[in-house]
Amino acid sequence: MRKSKQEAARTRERILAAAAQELRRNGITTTSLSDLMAAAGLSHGGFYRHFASKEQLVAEACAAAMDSGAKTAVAMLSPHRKRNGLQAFAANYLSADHRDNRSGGCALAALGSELVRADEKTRTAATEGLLKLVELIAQQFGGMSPDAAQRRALVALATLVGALTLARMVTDPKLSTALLREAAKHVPTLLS
Amino acid sequence: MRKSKQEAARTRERILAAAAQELRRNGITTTSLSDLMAAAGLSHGGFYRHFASKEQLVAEACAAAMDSGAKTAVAMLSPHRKRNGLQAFAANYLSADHRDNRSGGCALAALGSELVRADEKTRTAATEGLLKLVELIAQQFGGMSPDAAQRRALVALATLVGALTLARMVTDPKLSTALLREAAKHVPTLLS
DNA sequence: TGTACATCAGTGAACGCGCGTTCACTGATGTAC
DNA sequence: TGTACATCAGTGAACGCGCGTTCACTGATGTAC
Repeated sequence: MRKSKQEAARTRERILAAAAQELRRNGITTTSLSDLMAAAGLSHGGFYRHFASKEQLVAEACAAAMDSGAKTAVAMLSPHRKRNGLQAFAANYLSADHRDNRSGGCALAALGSELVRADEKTRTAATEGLLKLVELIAQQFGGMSPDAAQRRALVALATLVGALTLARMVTDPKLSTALLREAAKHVPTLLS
Repeated sequence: MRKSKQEAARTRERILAAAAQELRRNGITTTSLSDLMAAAGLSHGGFYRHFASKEQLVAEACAAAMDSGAKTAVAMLSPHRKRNGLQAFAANYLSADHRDNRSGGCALAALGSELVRADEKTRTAATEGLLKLVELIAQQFGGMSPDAAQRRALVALATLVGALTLARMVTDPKLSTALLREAAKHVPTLLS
């Protein structure tokens, strides 16, 4: 039954990728190791060949989810310039698609209040991912000092995360749409 | 051992108040009925004399927490006028005190990503509380139509909730403070 | 290069534990006459 | 108004269940000579 080192490494990545998706979809405490391993196509017993604990997996999966979020941000922001880039990013971040598809989306919004109570390593991973996003957004702000740009980017990110979270929470579809629309209109105006 | 109807009603309120606090502090899924009943000074067995299920308690506690949040908002906004009122509310909402004391604070920020996955009744309670807050904030916006005021208030609330959540999540104290400060500076400018 | 042995990825059963919920029991409260 | 009985708030033990974690086992992979 033993697998080659290469194959084992691939299995580990598979578990991590499945966890990054399942945790964003179902939440940290609500998702069991059995769920995660099943999502990766494995039985739950083999988990501890790859990770020391659920906590460790959560921390690594959170880091992976933040990385993929940063990658998406780079893709949205790079081909555009100034206002258009931020506008495109905000529209994408606050799309109905992102709202309705948590598993592939932003971990800050998907896990927000749970991350507040998560262990140190997970929160550190979230913090580093957040700083990366802030940096990418800040690059869109021309004509001001890097510090001023970072400060505005903090506000932009807070608005994005807050609006997406509330839009997902609310039971009224029109209110949900309005939250997304108004925040998406407002965030690009932070450039001025 | 039977208690009078009056005393029983008071017990119910005590459980509800304890739940509203404990849930905001520890999260919905992470808090057990034993925790809640202990916080109310009771043994866990008596719970079902007052509530049909944990879900029902969560929904009622969420409604209670949102109500108390609205009451705080009224207190902050009423004695002030226009810009000053929103400024005072934002400063209070984004204070270090509110960040560090979840149990008495805003349920939207304390439970955000968990509310997304909560049952219908809980999400409805959250939605109604959110609308009440939006209405209160919108009243601060003079010189524009009620609809326009509501749209701006949606953005204001999203920024407040997002900034508070991120400020609680982040492991770097300076970054946390910066998130609070920048959002608190920005939200009142939505009046213009 | 071939052989003998150690390693270990993955399986599936099992562990103790705490969860939400139920229940028998108690005795004070409420109610019917 | 007093009495007899039903009700039910609260206790603490118990229920089944799913959780995170451990373990014996398997057989293919890795390694030492």
